[in-house]
Amino acid sequence: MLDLLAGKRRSHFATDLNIDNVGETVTLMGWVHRRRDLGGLIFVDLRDHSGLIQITFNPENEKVITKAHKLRNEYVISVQGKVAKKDVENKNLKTGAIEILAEELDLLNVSEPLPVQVNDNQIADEDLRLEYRFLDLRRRVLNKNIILRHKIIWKIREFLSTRGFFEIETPILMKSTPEGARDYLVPSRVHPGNFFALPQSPQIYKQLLMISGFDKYFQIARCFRDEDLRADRQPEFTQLDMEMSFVTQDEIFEINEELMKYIFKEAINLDIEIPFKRIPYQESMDKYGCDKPDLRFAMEINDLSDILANSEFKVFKDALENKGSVRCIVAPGCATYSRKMIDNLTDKAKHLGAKGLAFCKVKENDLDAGISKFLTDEEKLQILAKTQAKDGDLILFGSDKNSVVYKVLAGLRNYFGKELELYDPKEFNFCWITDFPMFEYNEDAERWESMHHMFTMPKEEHIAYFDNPEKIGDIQGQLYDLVCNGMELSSGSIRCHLADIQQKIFNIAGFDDEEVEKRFGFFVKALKYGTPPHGGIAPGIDRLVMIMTGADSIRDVIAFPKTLKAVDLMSQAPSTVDMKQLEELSIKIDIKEK
RNA sequence: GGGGGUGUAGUUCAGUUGGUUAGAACGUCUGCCUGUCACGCAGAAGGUCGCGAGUUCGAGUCCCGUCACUCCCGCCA
Repeated sequence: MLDLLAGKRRSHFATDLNIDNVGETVTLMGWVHRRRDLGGLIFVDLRDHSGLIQITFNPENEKVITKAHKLRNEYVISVQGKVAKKDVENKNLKTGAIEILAEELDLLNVSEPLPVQVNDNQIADEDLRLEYRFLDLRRRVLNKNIILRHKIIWKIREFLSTRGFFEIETPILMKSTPEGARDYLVPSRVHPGNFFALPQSPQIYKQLLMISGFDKYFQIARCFRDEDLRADRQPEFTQLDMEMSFVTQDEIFEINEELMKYIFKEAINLDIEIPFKRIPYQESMDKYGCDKPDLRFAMEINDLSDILANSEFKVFKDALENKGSVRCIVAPGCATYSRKMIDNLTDKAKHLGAKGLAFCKVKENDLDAGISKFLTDEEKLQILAKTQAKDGDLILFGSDKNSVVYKVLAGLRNYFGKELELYDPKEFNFCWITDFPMFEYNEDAERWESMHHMFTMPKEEHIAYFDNPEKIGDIQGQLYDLVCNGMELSSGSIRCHLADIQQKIFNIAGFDDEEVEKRFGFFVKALKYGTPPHGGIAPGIDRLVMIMTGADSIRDVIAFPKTLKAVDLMSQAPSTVDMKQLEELSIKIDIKEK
């Protein structure tokens, strides 16, 4: 019943054809996207990866029409026929002005009835679609995302290759050097009890390549982190990993700005403006409450700590006495919010770590409702002057230790940006966040931790601070993040190429000399053999594709993603393995009861 | 590890205050139909209401537990 290809060749993809091809005989191959059987005439929308085109089967061609009657959704066919102009154009289709009058039909394969529909807007639950990912990927949206992803990677390779970068592969099986995220481990059969780790990033290897003198390196690198997932986080993900020798921070900014401009133009034909805005970390925290601000809208945070320094309102007073602050954002036109809606905001604030949410409404150039009765006239005047709030606005206060205030107000700011449609969703607004502190004090563990990673060069003027325990928190690194629309796209730094400073960084981050030797000995050794100054960055490919496609979920830009519990629903990985495999690896399973 | 949401036909969903035989649309199957384009018309099949236990004369609906997916916090560059 099925036909074989028998040497037939596809002459065109569906959307290769247009009105200029009328009269030509063509051969198309693809899937039955939809059929319309009128009894005599049969129409089939044939789909290949390029799109759709209508095939018309005429009853006069007996051999073909008999076969065409048997066609069902997602059957695989080859059609030879003449391109013809349609009387009435279908404006919904790129090829809507033409159709193929079928002369020959080969049924190359059949399909069982579908568990999820390919040709409909009725999109199934994601778990079912993930189980049948091969079908889900036939859907236009996902198909386009994956193809755009290819195009972005292609253009990255093109751009960097013409700029003197070498693409070099680094090991997937490497030494476990746990810092930051948990490693995925791979047992060694040859060395029982020993493990490789999958790379969290090629960080150390790319620095070694700089020491080896390759000067400019890049890699489309798969990275692995065994941490919990999010809508924009998968356990394995892809970075454009790059590193350059003898560079300054500005040179890295410039080449990345040009790269972004190039791929936006080439991949989606969009002109983006460069250079990008540069915002020091502290300024970003003060204005936006976070280090990945969405700059498509203003709504800046105001620090009211000075104005309210003598406030009698207990919540503010407590915060200020405990080295915290009082800050606010102004939600334009939201004074009409009902009690219930404000309660809703309060819940959001609590979810972000606040104890509550103080608010005021602006009415007749005065502060009204909420906590206004706890404010003096002078305080009200100064708040209005500082915030520039207008009648009808809603002022929301955060008061606590700084980390909480930042987090709460940043969360509310992002909520309002979206809720009040304060920005154009099609806009791309990039910025660099710079001047990050090197170390962050972990109060629970009572020790310093590196804020980004440990291989960063401090600002040259801060090197002296290493010898002063009081100044550790003031050391800024030559660190930078690239942020777009509130999403962290990449993170990088000028690396520490001086062995003695690297040793000090390890020590402050809590590694004694012995531990450093055990974990990073090979790297520290390499640093001592003529390491050039170098630096780099690693833009996340998945997030870049998300931003360019407008996808809400990282799963929509990865061909075969995992669920939030890090499971591949299609293959059912991870899975148990045979005892024999475990024995070869000298591994025993010991699952603790809950 | 913690909090929120969802789970009913192959799929997307509705299902009132706990009440007789659980519905619709799409899909599938059968028949009719020569210009449709989300074709149309007529008909049919299709259900462990996620799973388990409980309250009740009676549970899709209420209680408890559990599982899966999802969003967020913790975690994570």
